[in-house]
Amino acid sequence: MPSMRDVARLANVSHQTVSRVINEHPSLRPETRQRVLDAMEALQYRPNRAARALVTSRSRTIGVLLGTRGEYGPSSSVAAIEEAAREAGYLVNTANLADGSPEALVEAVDHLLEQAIEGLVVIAPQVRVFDVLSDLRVGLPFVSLQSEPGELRTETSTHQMHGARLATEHLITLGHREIVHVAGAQDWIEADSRMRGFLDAISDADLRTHPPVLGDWTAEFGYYAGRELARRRDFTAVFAANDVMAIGLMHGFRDAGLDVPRAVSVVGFDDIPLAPHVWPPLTTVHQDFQALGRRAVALLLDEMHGTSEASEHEVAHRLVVRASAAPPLAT
Amino acid sequence: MPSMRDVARLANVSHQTVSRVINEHPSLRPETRQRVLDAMEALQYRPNRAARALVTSRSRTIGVLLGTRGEYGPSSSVAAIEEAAREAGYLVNTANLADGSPEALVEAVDHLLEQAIEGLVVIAPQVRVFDVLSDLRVGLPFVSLQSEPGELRTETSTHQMHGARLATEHLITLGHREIVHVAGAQDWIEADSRMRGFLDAISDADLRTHPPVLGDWTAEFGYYAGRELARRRDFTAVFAANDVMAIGLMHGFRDAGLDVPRAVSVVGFDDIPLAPHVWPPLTTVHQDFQALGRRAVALLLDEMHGTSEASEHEVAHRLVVRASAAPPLAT
DNA sequence: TTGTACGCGTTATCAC
DNA sequence: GTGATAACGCGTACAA
Repeated sequence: MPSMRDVARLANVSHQTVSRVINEHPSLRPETRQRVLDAMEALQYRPNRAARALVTSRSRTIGVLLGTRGEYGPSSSVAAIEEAAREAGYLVNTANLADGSPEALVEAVDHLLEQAIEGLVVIAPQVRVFDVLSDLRVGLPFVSLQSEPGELRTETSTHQMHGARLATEHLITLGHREIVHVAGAQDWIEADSRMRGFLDAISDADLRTHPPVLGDWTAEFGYYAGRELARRRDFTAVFAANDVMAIGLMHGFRDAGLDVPRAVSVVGFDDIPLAPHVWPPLTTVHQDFQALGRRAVALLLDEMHGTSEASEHEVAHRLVVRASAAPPLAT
Repeated sequence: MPSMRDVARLANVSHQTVSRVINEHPSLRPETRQRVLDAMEALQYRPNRAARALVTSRSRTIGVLLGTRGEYGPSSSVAAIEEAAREAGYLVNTANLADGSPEALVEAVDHLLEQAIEGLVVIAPQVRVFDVLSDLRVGLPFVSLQSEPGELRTETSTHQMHGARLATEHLITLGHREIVHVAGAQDWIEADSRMRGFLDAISDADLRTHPPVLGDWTAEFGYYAGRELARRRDFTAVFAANDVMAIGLMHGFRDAGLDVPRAVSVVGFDDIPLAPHVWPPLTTVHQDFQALGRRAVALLLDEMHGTSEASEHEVAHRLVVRASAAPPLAT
């Protein structure tokens, strides 16, 4: 591995000049600059991150805490986060929670802290992470993937609530008056926001409030919830907090002899790539996960650099109407 | 940020002794060891990765190159890779390809190389990555997620072929004689292996070989392939290289008026969590993505440390029979 | 068993 | 505009 000194020698300058070239120092004769560039090219020189991190005491690394494995939304966002971070000169380190235990959470956060991350994006149970971070007494800038500029972390995202409203109001507009919500995993800010959005829409429409079913984001849960709900039949529509649960739900209904959307309407959330392809095609709320990821990075960078300009980061939710929700049967 | 010297001062030892404690040096009086440990605890000391990397000139980082966004398999594997790497004292840096372009590939590899990765796990178009790596003249140990111990990277994985055989033979056993394969994206080792496994099974059974449809892993492609194939109707079953395409395919058939599995049988590959929940439930080949990820790390570590013990890394594929494949209609 | 000196590759500071 | 020198925090070699 060639170092700065090797480049310097080849270019007949001091290693300091090489450093200046790398860091785009203004006062540099173009000629020497070019000579250094050539030498770097010739030697296939790559700056040593470790040395730089050591001397600047900045890791230029941001951490991402993942709470679910293999799901479409989070992993798409992570890809976008990586891209955005890379553009901003940052490296991304992700840590996946091994399971739902508090120990796993501590371990994951610890792992990230060991990388000397300068900021954290949380895509995981929000409140617990917050607790762990304050327990560890680390004053680390951090954002949730779903947080909005200006919102405190303890608040629930207005955007998410809006999306949930869209879904719920769609069902109401179709004529449904008995609507159940199957919520996401507890302690997730998204789950909470969507539930609130749902409840607000219900109460605004003066409808009866069915107690939400507290889920866990998985298709399995959706399936069992569907079978369970099918026994009650005191509702005509369900709003599930994500598409995966919605699909499980439809399966459960089907197994219980309930036809979707004739007997029950279902609306999901996320608009995963499979949503249009399942049967019946899933009506859902589209989220732009890439945009969410990019925005999370922008927000975090703002927070890290103190420049809370709260640049206009709009990520719109959009209702996507497909076949899984229809007007209730006239009774 | 406290350093070794701070810990040393508090424990009344030299910073060297602290280093020894951290690296679990054998010759250390338990008493001093404990004193140091206490001091570390008291100061909330964390070793500085950068400094360590600098002096040892080892980054203890492995790279992961991702070629698809948000898919279940890859992202589950990455989680497992991270876990396994962490256990082995390694950090994982992932790089997602921005798009399918060669530039994106070069950029991603470059990004990883900048992190001074010591090894690479490839979950992306295999051949092209290999080309880029040799162009860059980096003698970097690397494995593909799907590679088997002992297999060269240019070979196609026998395990994958086996899985594809399982799927194809299942269809043959059901009585199908005209079977089409919808392959994965070109240049992916998995796509190649599955196609070969399919072709082998077909030729072993002395069936007519339909030219495979070259796909791209996406549900969208599956859908259009389904509509297109529906016009031909010179087959009674399809083996899709992954579940997502299989689900798109079923949608396409449905739209074209072809009932699955009555008119056409479909078998997928992966056993994604939604596979049992779609309609009809998808017959598929189960892959243990977590195990694949763990094995990739084990293999890579072997290669990096030269200890090619090729420890027994078995990851079995398993056919999961569900409703999407049935015997062909008697004609 | 423990301590001292040195260097890893870079940036910051101050000369020239 | 460019160069010398001193850190940064840690591990290795050697000395005690």
